[in-house]
Amino acid sequence: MNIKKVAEHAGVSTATVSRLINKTSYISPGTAKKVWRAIEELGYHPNVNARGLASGKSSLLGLIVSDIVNPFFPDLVKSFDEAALHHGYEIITANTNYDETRTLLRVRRLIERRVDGVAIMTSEMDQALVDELSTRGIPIVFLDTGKVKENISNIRIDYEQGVSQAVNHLLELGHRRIGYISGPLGLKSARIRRSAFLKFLKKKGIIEEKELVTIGDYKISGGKKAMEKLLKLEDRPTAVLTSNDLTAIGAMQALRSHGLHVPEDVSLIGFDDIALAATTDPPLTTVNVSRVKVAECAFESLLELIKHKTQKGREVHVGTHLVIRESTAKPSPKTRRSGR
Amino acid sequence: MNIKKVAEHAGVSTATVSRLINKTSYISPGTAKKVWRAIEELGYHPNVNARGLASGKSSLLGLIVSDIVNPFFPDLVKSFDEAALHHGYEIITANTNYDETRTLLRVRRLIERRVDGVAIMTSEMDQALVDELSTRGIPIVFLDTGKVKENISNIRIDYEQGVSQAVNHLLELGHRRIGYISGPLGLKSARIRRSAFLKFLKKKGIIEEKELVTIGDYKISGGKKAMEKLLKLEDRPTAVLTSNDLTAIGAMQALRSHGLHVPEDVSLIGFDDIALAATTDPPLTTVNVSRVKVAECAFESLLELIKHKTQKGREVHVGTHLVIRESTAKPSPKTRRSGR
DNA sequence: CGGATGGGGTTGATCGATTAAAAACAAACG
DNA sequence: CGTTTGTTTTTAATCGATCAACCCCATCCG
Repeated sequence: MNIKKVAEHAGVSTATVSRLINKTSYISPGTAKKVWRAIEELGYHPNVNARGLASGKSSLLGLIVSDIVNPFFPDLVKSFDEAALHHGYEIITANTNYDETRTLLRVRRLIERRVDGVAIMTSEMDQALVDELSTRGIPIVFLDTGKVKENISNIRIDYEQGVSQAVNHLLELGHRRIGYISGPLGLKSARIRRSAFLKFLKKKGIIEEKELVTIGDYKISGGKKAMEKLLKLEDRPTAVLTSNDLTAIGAMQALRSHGLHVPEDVSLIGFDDIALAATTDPPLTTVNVSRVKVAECAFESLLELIKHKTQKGREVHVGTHLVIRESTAKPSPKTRRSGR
Repeated sequence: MNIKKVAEHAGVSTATVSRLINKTSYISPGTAKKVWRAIEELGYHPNVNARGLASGKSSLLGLIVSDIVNPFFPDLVKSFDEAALHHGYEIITANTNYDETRTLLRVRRLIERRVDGVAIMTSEMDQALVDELSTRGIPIVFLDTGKVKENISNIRIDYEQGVSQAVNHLLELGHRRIGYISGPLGLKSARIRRSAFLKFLKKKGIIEEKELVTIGDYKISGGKKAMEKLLKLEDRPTAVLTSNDLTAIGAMQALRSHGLHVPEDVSLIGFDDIALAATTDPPLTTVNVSRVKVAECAFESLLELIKHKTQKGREVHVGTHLVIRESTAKPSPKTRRSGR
């Protein structure tokens, strides 16, 4: 079943069929009806390979994520996929697992597939690889870590805003000793978030205390360990901000297993607002970063670059807002105690 | 950069280059070296569209899942993707969101893309759609719900085994009143699991009590609500088995908010063994269903069908095992009390 | 009436591979 | 030396679309 048969069946040329399908020029209503009928009757679906070969377009997009198991990403993938679906694109999701070799392989494969664009939703991406895409004129959209230039756009999550919302909330409640659990510092995204935190503290005139800033791994287990470290401090924090919700959940568990209560003993704020955050006990106060918005912006930006090639990209800014649930409260002085 | 240039550069014909790349026939070592050199020097990557058009193969697989946000699926996607990567396939993940219209659209798109095979990892799939794939000779592998025939294989998770392991564990601990929280009964997978539970109870000579079998939604919120219903019973269960881990987590929260302790007051068993299950408080006893194994079996089976077309599919059986953590214990009679 | 205009179609080259069939070459044999 | 046989390589048709260039025909205008 191909375009030729449809053309014959409808008594027109293949060009007419092609132009009807692609709406690339006006076709008289009579002819159009005939052709649609033929398409219907034969159950014709255009061959994407042939189309791709002839037009140089694949209607495929690459979506590179670092860890699809991290709950942040499925949401992202879902929304991106949905947006793509509506615009006739299919996406190939490439999971890098934070592994460079794998990333290399995957990007090469995407190039071979002639993807029309790539969304790079991981902070770990080799510049050389980006160049490989760039020199082939493949549009790219980054999350957080891209420099805007020709064929490259960037979605910037406003961590400064998120951190300030979170910390302000804690300050208003009366907290002064605020701990922080970062992601693994090998990851750019973790460094960005952490430095946003430190910067904001400085701005508010709070002296940075190194011991209050610990390192997790973006996962529950890391949050647990980091929290335990914080609990060993002589003068421990009355509130802790974490770099993502999983970390906060881990921290919450550590607190519970030490017989401490959230938020009475320690206030806790997460980051991202994954679905799980609303269902913890107590429900987690967290900084919402809308994956839907991020995904949609990423897709829109990418689409724009694809439509008008050789155009300078743009930076899109995605704001945050604080979702106050029940893991934050005023510090109660009596729970303050020495660690010895 | 195309095969022609490479051929010229190496001083051979395009056919030779093609056959070298695809290893479809023997090439003399001398020629081979020349050609590889040319490929290297020119940085040549074959055009997948052209290749697909000429060969009728796309090296693309479709992976249809119902809800990528459900933690069971990212694991599955990840492992499947990995297996595919090693064998030179790329996958298009299609999220159906339990929506028929969407599913229809997605499957059609996969057909247009000329995918070499499809893994259907959702229980909700219209037979007509399956036929559309079948008549085109596209191999399919199902999870749980497929009938094996030409070009169709099926991966069967052994729910009977899982349920028996879980229930036996509870019986051994001394439980007799065992509650169950199912998934939404609109989903085939939920019905399968539930009937496995009921069947096993009968086998063990325990009278089914309708009030002990409630309905959740595979999510935390549904588990919570269902558990609350169970807690209102006059003679409430001393143990509850749930249809998946999220449901169990919801149930755990409901228990906690009623001041009840797990496992002292009520024992709880989940199903699936998602990563989260190990980190709840207390850690959740659950039936492990290896997503890695499921994904690998699915891929292997699909690959086999693809390699030897028109071959009868096979049914692969994936076992389960009970992971005993801390959410199960002997029932303590004193916590038994009327609900009034 | 003859030429310009433009809507509606068709023709045929082209995209970059694969792959039968043919050809070229080499070795073996009577 | 001519013929087989076997191995390696080339020729050229083919896959199924897209799209620039061209054609046809009706209409309009001076």
